[in-house]
Parts: sequence; C-alpha cells; structure tokens
Amino acid sequence: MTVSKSAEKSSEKPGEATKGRKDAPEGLPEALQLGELSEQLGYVLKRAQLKVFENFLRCMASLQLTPAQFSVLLLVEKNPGRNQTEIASTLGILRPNFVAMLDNLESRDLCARIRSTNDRRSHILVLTDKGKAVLTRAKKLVATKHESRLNELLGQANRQALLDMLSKIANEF
Amino acid sequence: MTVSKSAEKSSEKPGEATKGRKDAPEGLPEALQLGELSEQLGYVLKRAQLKVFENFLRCMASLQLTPAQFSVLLLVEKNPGRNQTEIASTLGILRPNFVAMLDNLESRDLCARIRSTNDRRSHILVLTDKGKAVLTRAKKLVATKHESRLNELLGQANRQALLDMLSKIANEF
DNA sequence: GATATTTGATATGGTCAATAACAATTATCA
DNA sequence: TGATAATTGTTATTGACCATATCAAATATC
Repeated sequence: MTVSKSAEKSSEKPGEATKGRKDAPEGLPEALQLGELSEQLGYVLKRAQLKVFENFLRCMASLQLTPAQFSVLLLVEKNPGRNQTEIASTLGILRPNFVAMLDNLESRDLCARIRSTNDRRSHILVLTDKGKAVLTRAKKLVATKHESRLNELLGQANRQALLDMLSKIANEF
Repeated sequence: MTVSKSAEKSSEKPGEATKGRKDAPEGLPEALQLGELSEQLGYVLKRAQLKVFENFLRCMASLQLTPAQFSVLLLVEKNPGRNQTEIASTLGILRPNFVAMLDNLESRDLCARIRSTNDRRSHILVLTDKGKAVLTRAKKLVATKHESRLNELLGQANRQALLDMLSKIANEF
C-alpha cells in the first residue's frame, strides 16, 4: 500500500503536467482521486499506523523512547525475571535483532541483563530504578498526550471498539 | 511497539529460566502477560497491520503484487495522465524511491512511462493492457480472499466503522 | 536572457527484519 | 555416564524500506 513516513513537505502543485485535461477551469490544482484505495484495509491501516507512531515519537521526544523500546520496558516491568528470548519472541522481535536493542537500553541504564543462576546461558531482564522511573513518566506522557487524542477523536466507546477490532484482526486474521 | 513479521516458528517453551517462580504448579508453560501493552493503540495497530499485509501477500502470491505495487496500479488507473511526482507523493512515496518501483512495474509490462508533450521533464504514467488485466484480477483476489475476511471477522457494519475510524486517525491524528 | 524551480534519476546512509552460524551451556537418552 | 542434540545470547550479513543530497534536463520566473 505504500505510505511512507515522509514529512510531506511537498508544496502541493499538481495539474501542470495535464494542463487543460478534461476542460478543467484552468489554474485549479486538481487533487488526485484515491478511488478504491480509501476502502482498502491495508492502505488505511498503514497510514493510520504511521500517523500514530509519528505522534508517539513526538510525545516521547523528551524521554527519547521509540514505540519498540516502550513496549520492551512495559513487558519487562510486567514480566520480571524473564530472559531475552521470552521477551523478544512475545514482542515479535527476532533474538538477533533484540541484542542491539537491549544494548541501547542497558547503556542508558534503563534495564539490565542478569545471568540466570538456574540456566547460565540466559540473561534475566529487569528494569533498573532509572528504568522504572522513566517508564512511569513515559506512561503518563502516553496517557496524557497520546492515547488521550484517541478519545478526543473517536470518543471513549469507539476507542475501545477500535482496539477490540484491531486485536481481533491481529489475533485471528 | 516492535512487532516484526517473523514466522513465529519458536517452539513456545518459556518458564524454565524462572522455575518455581511464584509457586507455579511446575511444568506449566507460563505465558507472558501483555499487560497494558494490549491497550496501547500503536502496538495493536502495528500487529494488525502486519497481519493484514501478510495476508495480502498470500492472496496475491499468484500475481506477485505487494501492497505498495497494488496501490500504485490502483492510483494510476484512477488517475491516468499523472506524472511520477504526483502519483508518488499521493502515496507518500518519495520520488527517489519511486523510481525503482516503477522500473519494476514497467519491466513487467504492467505500466509505462510516457514523456509528456506538455512538459518534457515529466513522465506520464499509464497502465498497459496487461497492467489493466492484472489489476482486474488483483481486485477480484483482494475482494474475494482478502477484504472478505474482514466481513467474516467483524461483520459488514463493523468493517465500515473500522475503516472510517482508521481514516479519521490517518487524516486527523 | 539570467536565475530559480521542477522532474526524474543516481548515489548513499540509516533503520529494521531475516537468516546462518558460533561458543557456551544445558537437555536428552542410549 | 557420556555422546549427541537443543537452547541462549551473540555476531555477521543480507535485503527491504525510508530519507537526504545532488545532478542534468527542462521549464518557470522576472
């Protein structure tokens, strides 16, 4: 479906290349017709997702947390004592790609790897005190500046209906 | 929020590293708690989007069309006579990245670049006969195998409500 | 007519997803 | 018990996208 994250700085000047096409009143910047595209689930889903992530990043700018990093912190907090493989696979992250991500979070002292005494192959993941504090602030920012916009936009009831439908798609499609 | 397209081949064996934690009945593969994650808009949105794209690719396997390619064909069909910049920017694709994409579609004889006589800088985009035929088949596949699953899953009314909410997010968030 | 802008294109760098392979450790089981 | 298989974290590497700078040709502007 295509939809990139570009900042859309383009100065919106269509129409020249087809001057006079279909006897247009001349000078009117004819907008493209999306047509069936606006009814395509994937297209609309992708555009919405990009907008949401974009907004998330803005809201979290002060904490420098990406959606992925936020999800890791949330999951580690909710499931203390789990190892890298468990956390990663739950989030759909492949183990190799999770390494650099953890390196980042650990270097910022947000979480820590602890060698398990039960299985010395694995690293138990825990949040540091700073990690807990940052996550607390992050949750507030998300609730206040991010998720709140959904309620403004859709209303509480519709917001929940949307999340339920998306979950259903994510789990059963 | 993280969520990759991995095939999820992992054999689901958590629990060992925290044997005996919280007096578990021993041997039960304790699943991780998603917690607040399942209420995060971005997380659910991303997971749903990945599932939908995945399904789209399966449905279009016989035509070898990606979501992005399908959206280009749809838009070119609906807006014949537009140039690369117009089509690309409408889809949120940056012009440099659109070149290779068009090279691909053109090499498969699905669309063609035509030098505009009005403005010899620009390339007018049109679907070839083969492109039109392929798009027609693609639409049928999408309607039959892809979008239809949404109705099965949500019902017609909810499906439309979902699309409306996603469009609203995409446009107003 | 000189200068600026636009269009398609190339080159390039960054991020993210995916696979293969490896050492250390643990599990399996003959 | 001991040989073999499997698992964990890791590295290396590849490919798909996204983004920026830059360029030549063509056009617009003044």
